[in-house]
Amino acid sequence: MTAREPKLDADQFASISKALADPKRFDLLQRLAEATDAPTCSSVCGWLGLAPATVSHHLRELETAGLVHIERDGKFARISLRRDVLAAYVKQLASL
Amino acid sequence: MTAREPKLDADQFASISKALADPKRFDLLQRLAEATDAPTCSSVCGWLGLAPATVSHHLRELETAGLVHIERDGKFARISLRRDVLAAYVKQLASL
DNA sequence: CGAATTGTTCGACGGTCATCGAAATGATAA
DNA sequence: TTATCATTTCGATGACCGTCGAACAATTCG
Repeated sequence: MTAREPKLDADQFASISKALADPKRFDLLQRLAEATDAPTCSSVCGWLGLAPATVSHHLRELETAGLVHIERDGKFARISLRRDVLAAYVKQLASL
Repeated sequence: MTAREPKLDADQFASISKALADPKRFDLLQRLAEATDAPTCSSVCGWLGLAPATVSHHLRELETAGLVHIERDGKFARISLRRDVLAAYVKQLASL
């Protein structure tokens, strides 16, 4: 069985669409999907070639949309993809 | 069997994401998906409460992304949803 | 403690975008 | 042809967004 997917209201659906629309953010999601261990903000800076401030901004956008989960662990912030939310988005888009 | 879906390169994928990110455009796509006959630009103006110029702009964006097909028939422009492209997008998104 | 590392917050700047009115194009009807 | 209707193009405007540097906060290490 797959995990139960959360229901997306119109607002969350829209914010996910917007979050996916930026190439850098989507690139980040792709890498997150392939990553084995939860990366940190610094790793992301290296991946995307962006300043820490910009990465922080993108991460907030993605977390607000519900697409990533950010867990604070001491100095670090461990970022992980929320596959259930992504799956719910895909499902809703496919039902058009 | 379902129709074969076109392959999406990175650019087209990005432009589709951007096209989906605007609420008015997504609203239009939803209505297109439910419509039985191919609507015209004027119908869309009524649906979305937007000026003709704005609708024309959105339609161009959607057509460039490949999400809709616009067929000119005399005075009118008949708009239809390209379900194959949407399906290809969904498929690619689901493969993350 | 003080120093170094990680990440966030705060303005600011430049670019993109959604929106419209007005003018132009195109096609039908009178 | 003239008038009318559907749509597009153009230019402008106001809002939003991605980006960064600098300053700040929080944590770890010496």
